[in-house]
Amino acid sequence: MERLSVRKGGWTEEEDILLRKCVEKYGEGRWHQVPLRAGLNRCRKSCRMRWLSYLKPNIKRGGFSVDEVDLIIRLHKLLGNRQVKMSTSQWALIAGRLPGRTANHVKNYWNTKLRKKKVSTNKDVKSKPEPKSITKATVIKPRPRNFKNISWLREGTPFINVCHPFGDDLCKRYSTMALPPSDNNEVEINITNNNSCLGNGSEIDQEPIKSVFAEENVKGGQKLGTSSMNKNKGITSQLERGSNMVKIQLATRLIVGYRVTDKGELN
DNA sequence: AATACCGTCAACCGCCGGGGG
DNA sequence: CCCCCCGGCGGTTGACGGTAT
Repeated sequence: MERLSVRKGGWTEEEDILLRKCVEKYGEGRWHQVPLRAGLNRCRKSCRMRWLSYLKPNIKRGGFSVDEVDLIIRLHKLLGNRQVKMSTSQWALIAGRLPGRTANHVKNYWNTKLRKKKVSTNKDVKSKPEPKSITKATVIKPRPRNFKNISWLREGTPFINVCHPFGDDLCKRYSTMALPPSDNNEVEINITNNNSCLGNGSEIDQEPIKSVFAEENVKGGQKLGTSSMNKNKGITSQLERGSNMVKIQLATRLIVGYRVTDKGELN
């Protein structure tokens, strides 16, 4: 009933004012009450989106800077397209690293500009040899892990490199550093056998990752392995092998070569 | 000048997971 | 344990403006 009369389409200035006043008065959240409180003939979702994407203070409009675009590309490469785990939020994750940008902004920008670039560049690299054929997937389900020795996480150990189809930008080696607890750090890393991702693919080169899998529970060790998103209280990992993919949930920012400040922001 | 085509982006839709009853 | 409601997200649409023909 109410649905039929709900207004759609672009927002007017008057509607923006009403919504802004409402949120300033009652705060964010309880979006189902917002249309009534604000006197708006809009659905809750429409109100929420309008506020979060445009009316909220500090929202940055306009074009993306070179740095922002660079970060989007890097993070998108690392996070990949979330086709399986719907509970995770790729765009929100990326947007979280771009102050003032929303997931919707980032997504639109990617869909209109960057995706095309990527597609065209993928064609360019198509002539390169494919990674070794995908073999039967052996999935190691995530489970809590304790680590006796996590020195490879802390010291200047050369860490995982990520193959980048349109440049070696992400294939540089970065030193590992201890990461503070954070949300949503799951990353999918494509492992090939012949180049940069894990050294040359030898057993030795893969040791850091293997140790994550292999180490059994050890008292007093660093706990790893919970897969519950948004609730990570320590360094966590979710590892899964199969289809030449390893999912690792602790080194996102490390791999792209950014540092985390005390405030949890990226440098 | 008129029309077609293309790019951008605000907005909508449908689905999912979490939480509360 | 089940159901319902809500918040939130990714995918998609469509309006609009700019450019090409």
